[in-house]
Amino acid sequence: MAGILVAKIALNAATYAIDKPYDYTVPEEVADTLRPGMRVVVPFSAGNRHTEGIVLTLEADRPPEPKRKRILTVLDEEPVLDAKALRLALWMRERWFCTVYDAARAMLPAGLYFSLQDRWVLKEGVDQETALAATGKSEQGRQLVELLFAWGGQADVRQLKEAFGTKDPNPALKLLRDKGVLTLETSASRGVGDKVEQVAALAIPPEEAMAQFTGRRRSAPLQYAVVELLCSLGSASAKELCYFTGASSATLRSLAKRGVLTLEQREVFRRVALPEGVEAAGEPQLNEEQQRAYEGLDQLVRSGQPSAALLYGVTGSGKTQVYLKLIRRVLERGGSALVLVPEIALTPQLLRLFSAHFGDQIGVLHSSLRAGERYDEWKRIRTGEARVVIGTRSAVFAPLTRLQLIILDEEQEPTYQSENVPKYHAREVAKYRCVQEKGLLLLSSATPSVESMYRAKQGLYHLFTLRRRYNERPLPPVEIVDMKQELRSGNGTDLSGALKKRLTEMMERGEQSILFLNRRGASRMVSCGECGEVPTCPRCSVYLTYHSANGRLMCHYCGHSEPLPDACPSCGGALNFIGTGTQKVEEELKQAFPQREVLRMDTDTVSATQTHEKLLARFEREKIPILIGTQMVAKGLDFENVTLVGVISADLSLYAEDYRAGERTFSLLTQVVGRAGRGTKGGAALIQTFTPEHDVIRCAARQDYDAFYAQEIELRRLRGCPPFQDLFVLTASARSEAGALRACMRMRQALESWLRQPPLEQLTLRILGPAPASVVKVNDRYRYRLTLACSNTKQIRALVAELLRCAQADKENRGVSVFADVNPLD
DNA sequence: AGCACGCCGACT
DNA sequence: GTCGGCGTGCTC
Repeated sequence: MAGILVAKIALNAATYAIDKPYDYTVPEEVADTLRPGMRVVVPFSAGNRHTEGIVLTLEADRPPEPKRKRILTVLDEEPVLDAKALRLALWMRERWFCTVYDAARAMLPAGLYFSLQDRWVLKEGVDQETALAATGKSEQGRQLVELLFAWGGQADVRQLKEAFGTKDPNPALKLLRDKGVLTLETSASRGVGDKVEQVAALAIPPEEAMAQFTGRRRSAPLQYAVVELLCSLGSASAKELCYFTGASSATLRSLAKRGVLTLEQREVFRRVALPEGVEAAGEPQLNEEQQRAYEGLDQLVRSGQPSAALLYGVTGSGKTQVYLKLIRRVLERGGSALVLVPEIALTPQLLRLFSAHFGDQIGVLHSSLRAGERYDEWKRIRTGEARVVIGTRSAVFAPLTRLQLIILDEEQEPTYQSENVPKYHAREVAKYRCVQEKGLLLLSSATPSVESMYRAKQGLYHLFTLRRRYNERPLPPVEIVDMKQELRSGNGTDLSGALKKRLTEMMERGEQSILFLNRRGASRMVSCGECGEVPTCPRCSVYLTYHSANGRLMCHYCGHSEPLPDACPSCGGALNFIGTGTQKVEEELKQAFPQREVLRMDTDTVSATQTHEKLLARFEREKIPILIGTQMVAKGLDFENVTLVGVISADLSLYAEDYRAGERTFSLLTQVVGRAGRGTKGGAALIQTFTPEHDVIRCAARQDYDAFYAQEIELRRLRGCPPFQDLFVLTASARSEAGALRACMRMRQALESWLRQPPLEQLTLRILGPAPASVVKVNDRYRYRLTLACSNTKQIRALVAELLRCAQADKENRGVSVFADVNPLD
């Protein structure tokens, strides 16, 4: 007899402060089938609310503990995470201050997710009178019974809470459960992934709908706006409808209730269709330099020892050829390989190339796959059918077996760092996996992150360099234009005289140009010409930005939107746009070159209908003279006819309060300048800046990474930034500003007192703050933070973890939540 | 976080 | 007496 088993389980309901493996009794019926890595439903906390968990280990119940709670349901037929993956989840908790369950969730495809729904159900054969009798005199009990009978004998927990408003339905529910009138049931339905969209379609003929609503234009303006828009479109995504009309989902629901429209879930994204009929490619041909790199790297893979290398290759040096050959060898030896890219949408050529070399053996994983397809790809990978995985950040968790090689292409890209909990960095996860699997981690870039280059120079990573451009084409001449000078000579626009002159020449020759605006989001603010007031978000401490697509002012933090007012709300003055956006530059270009067409590519013009691929195809086909865009135009574009590349404002990203600002700017400018003159016609680049003497800009203009690195690494050393020290940012958020600030101050005090005595008095640690977060208020919560700069060791991580637990337990911190980030992006 | 328990004042 | 407010402490 095996005896009773006890499972140690990581729970979804546990917050960071109380996260640990919880023990549950394994029911005998499932003792044979349950294994670590399976998900289960268990009762948790005093209310025994049902929560999901993942089994970490199973062991004999010694000594027996009869009153322990039992597992309610087993959700999986086989483990979704293997032993290595579970260890990775535990490591992630330690490294990024998340719960084990948070980590596990990040590792699994969203399509695999269950959404648990708790429902209270009347027991069979109970009639209303007996139920009422069981409630005694309780008013809530009566209300509850009436509701349940009205709703057909069952109600889900959220429905009940809503119906009860401020009152608590729980006591009455517990009473009725104990009297045997009700039971709590949990249904686990496959969660629809977040890439599902609600689509609204008109349910009645447009004429009829308009007839119904014309009279209601005044009384129900939002409903009217929705109906009007739907009449012209027929159907549209709910999100878009709300975006364009300012309606909320409640408006749509009430229209659905009236029978005017139907709402249904539809998956919006398609799988990246692998190019069909691609000819199978043969062994890649390498030049001498590539061959040397390949041989060195292949030897590292074959060593069967964990290793890491940096492949530093200038743009156009053919890093991809090296990847392909390495992966071929890995496959021949029966291993598997993982290739991470910053953004899948920007790499169609790479996908084509990989499918030419590896055909059906490739698997693609990224966030815009449909939930089902993502799940299918995940299964194909797990079964070993797909042995080469190409994907974005989260693909770093791909369940490959016999993993011998992980490649991070453009390893310096910030997209490798997750913005949501857990805020892991794919590079670090990849490093961990390579150690686990005894494989090679290959970081690759034309402009490596300062951290990675430093480690390479320290000898922690093997360094391979590709300096030759494959066609040996010289770098384009780069001109730096001083915009201060322009301003002094009376030109207040974003287009310098030099740029206009170049554009004119270029167009006369029938060639094309790409203009790059170094600014995230390309947003515009509005200010009053009279009183200078700028509209702000009512819930967050940020200015609202104007979106031309829907004519509304929107908050980028909480999504609040309002129509653009006709005049300044406080003084009635005229409103003007401020700041530089792609739209403004587009208008200026149209003014300067009235007969020429300008194509704009930014988040506004790239939408569901206009993918950036389509836009780019149009740019190439129709030879539109000027393409203006943000980040998107910086990557991997290769057009024969583009002979001029211009950077409108090189310095905008330099002023970010982030130690990575220099690196980001350098990398972006280098990529953009590298775009010029890819074809046989040669070309030129032009950089407009207000700080022409800035070293980062001068280095980028010369494409001189080595000089940039030498400069930047000293700066980092001086400032105590990565790679020398990591920044642990503790953020306190609360409804009251004083509360958030106080929590930070108390953390600082606690920390200082710990640092005065053993064993921590030797620790070198700088404490910065408390300081307000870059956006102090988000969604009506104030955020303050404390930054610790220190080398990233187990000891300091344990200290941060302890600090978080203390802050959460601190009675003074009522209503305050505290979390920690490592080297956060903002 | 979320939930129950327990203590206190207000109202039938 | 009961209902509902909020402070306190725990979650296998």
